[in-house]
Amino acid sequence: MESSVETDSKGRKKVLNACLEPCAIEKGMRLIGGKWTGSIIYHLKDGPVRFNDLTRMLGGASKKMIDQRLKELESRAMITRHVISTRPIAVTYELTDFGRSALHILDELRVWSESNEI
Amino acid sequence: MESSVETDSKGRKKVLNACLEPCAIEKGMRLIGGKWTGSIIYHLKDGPVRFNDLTRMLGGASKKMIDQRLKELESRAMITRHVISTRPIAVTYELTDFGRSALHILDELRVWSESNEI
DNA sequence: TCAACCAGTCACCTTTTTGTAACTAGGCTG
DNA sequence: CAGCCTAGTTACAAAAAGGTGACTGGTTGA
Repeated sequence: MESSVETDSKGRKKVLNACLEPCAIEKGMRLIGGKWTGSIIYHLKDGPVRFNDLTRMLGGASKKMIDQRLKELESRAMITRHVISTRPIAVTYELTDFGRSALHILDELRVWSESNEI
Repeated sequence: MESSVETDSKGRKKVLNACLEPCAIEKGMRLIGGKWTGSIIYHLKDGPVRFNDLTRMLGGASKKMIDQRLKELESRAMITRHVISTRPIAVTYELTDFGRSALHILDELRVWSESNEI
């Protein structure tokens, strides 16, 4: 991330440590920056939540979106999916330690964002 | 953000404080979560940087992308644009106080992201 | 029996985003 | 003169993302 630009004697520019494709910030953003991803993680902070309860909490997001995000998060080992009963099928989603490790960033983001309101 | 779900006596579910369209985390993400947006802010942390130097530092991003993001950031008053000379036209971009206030979040994101590598 | 619940899934369409490469127009260097 | 520098802009195409509403198949409660 410590990229810098140098000009040689002939006026040609060169970059040291250019940020190729995904530098750390981009990578991080791709983990928690997707639409609704942060919100989902944040809503799981107090314990397991069921699928439809999530869809109700995130009023603006469709089931499809939430389903997609949950799958992404699960594939990255940020949440786990538990089937707690088949008959009337019931499922909960819960943060893993890794997922939980992102919470403090999201919380700062929330505080910052709230302080920017009029 | 403190949404919760309650079940009434008839088994009907209701949400209190549903997160409609953009809750704080979503809003925040839309400010700094765009592709390359965080990286650009982060690269401005040490002072003004010129347009083409930015494009060199962010190897993976096209001029068009950077141009677009810079305009967004400027319109949100997170950065300012300064023309420092017309003849061989030269421009620099600099963080405003508001833009600077996002840096600590990005830095935590970076640290977190780096610690997730193998 | 009607309606609501569970957790998803599906196809379809529209919108947005992203990348590519070429181009502006003047100036400097070898 | 060829080729790099400055800061962008433009048009075009391709790809990804997002929203909609219906549907599964079974359960539970009034």
